[in-house]
Amino acid sequence: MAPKATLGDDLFERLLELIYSCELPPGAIVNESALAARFAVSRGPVREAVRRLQGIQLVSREPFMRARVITLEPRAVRELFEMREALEGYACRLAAQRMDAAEIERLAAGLEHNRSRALGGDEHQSPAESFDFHERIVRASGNARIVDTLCGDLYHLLRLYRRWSGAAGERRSIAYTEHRQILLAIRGRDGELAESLMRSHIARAAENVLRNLPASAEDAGSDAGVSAA
Amino acid sequence: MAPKATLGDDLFERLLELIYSCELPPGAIVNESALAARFAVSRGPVREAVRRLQGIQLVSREPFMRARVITLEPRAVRELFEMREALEGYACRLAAQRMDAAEIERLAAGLEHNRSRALGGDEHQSPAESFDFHERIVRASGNARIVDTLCGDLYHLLRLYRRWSGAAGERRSIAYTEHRQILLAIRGRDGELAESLMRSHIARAAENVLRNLPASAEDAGSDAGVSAA
DNA sequence: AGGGCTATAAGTGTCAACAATTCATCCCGG
DNA sequence: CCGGGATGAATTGTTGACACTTATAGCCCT
Repeated sequence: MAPKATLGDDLFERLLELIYSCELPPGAIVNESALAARFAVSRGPVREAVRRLQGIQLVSREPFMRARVITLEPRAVRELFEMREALEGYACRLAAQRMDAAEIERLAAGLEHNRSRALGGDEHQSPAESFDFHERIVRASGNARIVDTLCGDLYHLLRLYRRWSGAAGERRSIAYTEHRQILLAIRGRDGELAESLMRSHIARAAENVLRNLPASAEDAGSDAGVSAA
Repeated sequence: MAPKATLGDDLFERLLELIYSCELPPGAIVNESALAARFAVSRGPVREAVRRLQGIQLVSREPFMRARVITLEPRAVRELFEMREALEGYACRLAAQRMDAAEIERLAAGLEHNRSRALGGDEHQSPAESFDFHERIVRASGNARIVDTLCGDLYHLLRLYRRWSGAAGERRSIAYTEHRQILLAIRGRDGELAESLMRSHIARAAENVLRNLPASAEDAGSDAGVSAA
């Protein structure tokens, strides 16, 4: 139905999936030739896809060196969440100023819908739906550049960190409360408050993720990493 | 002295310079073959460099379409400055918390040095040095991800907009005052104030740039662009 | 036995040709 | 005179081979 995409674009998605599924675990070396053979394409498209991964900093890059999937260093996690605080906070402020009433009500409906479903059975669906709330607000900011940066780059990383550290779930009911406060601030058109709440919300999530980290040497500086798999 | 860089990396810098010098003006089509012939390399490295330009959104990208240098649309300018407000504001807050005393004094010295030099002759050197102040603060934030996003991506765009719109210079003395206020907030370790001041500073700069725009159809939506050169 | 050097192997960077797609032109019909 | 469709040219996407760099393994020397 959509044969317009190029091979490189497809490969990008597939490599992303490979990383998500931990078939390419953190720290794994990304071999262009091997991947080319695996997907039955030439090295050109693979190279292009890998370069895009490197562009959003999912794999390391040094000129002639072998590329590796990034690892879960506390410093990187901290930096990611700080950037989210800055960007999503501001996006939330913009959304509070710019969303129209109908949009706000759709957001509220989605939030309540997810809550009622969460009170039921589906436990593991939750993180994706938490994303949904954040993503809707970001997209409502009316700033395509911020949207692209968050949804196109940072959220990939965030999903990875969530999956790798296995940290998610127990914060769900708390998250609902915080989400609801944010929604109320948006509904009241209080951009200042909405930004502040979103920042706190993300900061708490960061603490939660950082707590469940393997080696919690936050400010160690030099990295003594994952050598033995 | 540094022959370790690959051709693709060199080409990236050179294409950047080509865009800065308006040899590739806004809206110009970026022809891989032509550039390859011009720089006496194959299309591979050129392709890679162009893809990197596309990655930071300096040239447009659609699968089989010809790539074009982006144009100076008011919407994009607004979005760029909004993102700067979010990111640099937060970076400024972090810097206020994390810079050590010696670093702050170096920043102050640089600011005064530029001022005294600005009071002298060199008029056109000023914008680069204004960047210097901002860039120092950003780098002092201690967040490599934010630093890369701002200094690696957004600042390229910012320089372009400045050059294309020709807007710079008359705000210099005002900028000094605002820079000085920011410095004082940092020295007082008031992250909240520093962020607020930085945001206002950038917002004012945005207004200044948007004022000097050719067609000021801010929320026009559809673009009627530069067809005749 | 351990450290440093060399040779081999593996992997990345680059190139030139081929295939697929889009853009420009021209012709035709209305 | 204008719009639509086919044709040819220009441009991008893809491929496989070659050149260069880095990593691995083995060897010699101390």
